[in-house]
Amino acid sequence: MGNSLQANLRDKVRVFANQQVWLEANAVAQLHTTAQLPHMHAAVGLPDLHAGRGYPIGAAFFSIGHFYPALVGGDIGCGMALWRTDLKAHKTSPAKLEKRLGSQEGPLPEALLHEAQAQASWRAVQALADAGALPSTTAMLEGSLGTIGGGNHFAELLACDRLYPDPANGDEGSADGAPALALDPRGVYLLVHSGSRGLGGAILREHVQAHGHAGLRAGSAAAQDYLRQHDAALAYAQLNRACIAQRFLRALRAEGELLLDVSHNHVHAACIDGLPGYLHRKGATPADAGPVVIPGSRGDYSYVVQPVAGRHEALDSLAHGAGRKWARSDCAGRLARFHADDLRKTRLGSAVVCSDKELLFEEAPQAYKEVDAVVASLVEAGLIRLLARLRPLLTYKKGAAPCC
DNA sequence: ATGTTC
Repeated sequence: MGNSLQANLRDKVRVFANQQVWLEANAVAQLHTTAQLPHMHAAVGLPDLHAGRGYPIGAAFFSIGHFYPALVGGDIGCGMALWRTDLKAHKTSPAKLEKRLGSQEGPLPEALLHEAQAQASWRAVQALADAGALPSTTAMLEGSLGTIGGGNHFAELLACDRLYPDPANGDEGSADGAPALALDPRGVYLLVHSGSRGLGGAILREHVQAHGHAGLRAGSAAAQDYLRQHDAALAYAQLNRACIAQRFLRALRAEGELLLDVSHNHVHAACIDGLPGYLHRKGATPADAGPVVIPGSRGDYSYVVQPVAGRHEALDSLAHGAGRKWARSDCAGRLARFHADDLRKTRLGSAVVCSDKELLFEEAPQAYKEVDAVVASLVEAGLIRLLARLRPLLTYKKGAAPCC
């Protein structure tokens, strides 16, 4: 108590990963380089740490007095939403789900768009866009709403593979008072990973044009302008995930209930060890927002986990997934022995819908770390407790870009 | 990441 933040953390930079986790030297180098930025007080690498464009992904950074929009990057508000559907795993199959789902490309069906536009979050974002305070127009925001996007974004249907016993002996809630998630062992779940689509990228682009990669001084006009846009991108990204879920549920003729929605790309004012500053999460899932999902690759399990209360040494952050092992550009070569159709089924028996062949290879399970080692690292560090293991049934990725 | 881009 009363020690300085850096004394408490022992070092400015900490990495939470056990011996089983693949850590690329370049990613660790990026973590240290980023930790050297002025005003930066602490940096944490989570076990999904991997190299990005200058800044590492799977990392959290705490700065004081200034913060860094460029570090948050372009996909402001990207995150995971988990829905419980009323489908039963034993009554469906990957093939049945694929058939019912059909194509989910293109803009949101009009009825769902109107529903979304009735939401308070939409009205707030639209008001900013109409006032010229966002780099995207309302029409652009409408056009992207309810679309998954590319890269590592996906919507996935999963079965509950395993529930872990509660050490607190099964009573409601967990040790830190967070409400227990009502997970049905026979249920089918819908996991949506997407973000703010074009909006976040446009915010970053405009910001970098004006300020480069320098930090913004807290409280300055530029900082306030950025945070207003950033918060709009967070709201838009969350609404986008809800819209994706709604269109999937509609296609599946299923009802759904939102269990959690958590962003892993953002910057927030935060107090760490009593010091006020800014917490940047760059592909890092909050450990202070209740239960979260740590998804594996499309051919691996995903875990629902409960962050352990009172453990702040990882800057209140967790891995946001398995983390890449291979660069996207290496995947086609390394997986040359596979045909595209080989990659449309997985070792866990799930189906993959993805008409973009390049993306099919870039996002192959082989390109990702083993999620078990990532999750084990967090358990061993005392940061999480496992609630459930989910098994993929069907992973839906972006279709091919419309051609000609 | 991307109403991408040379």
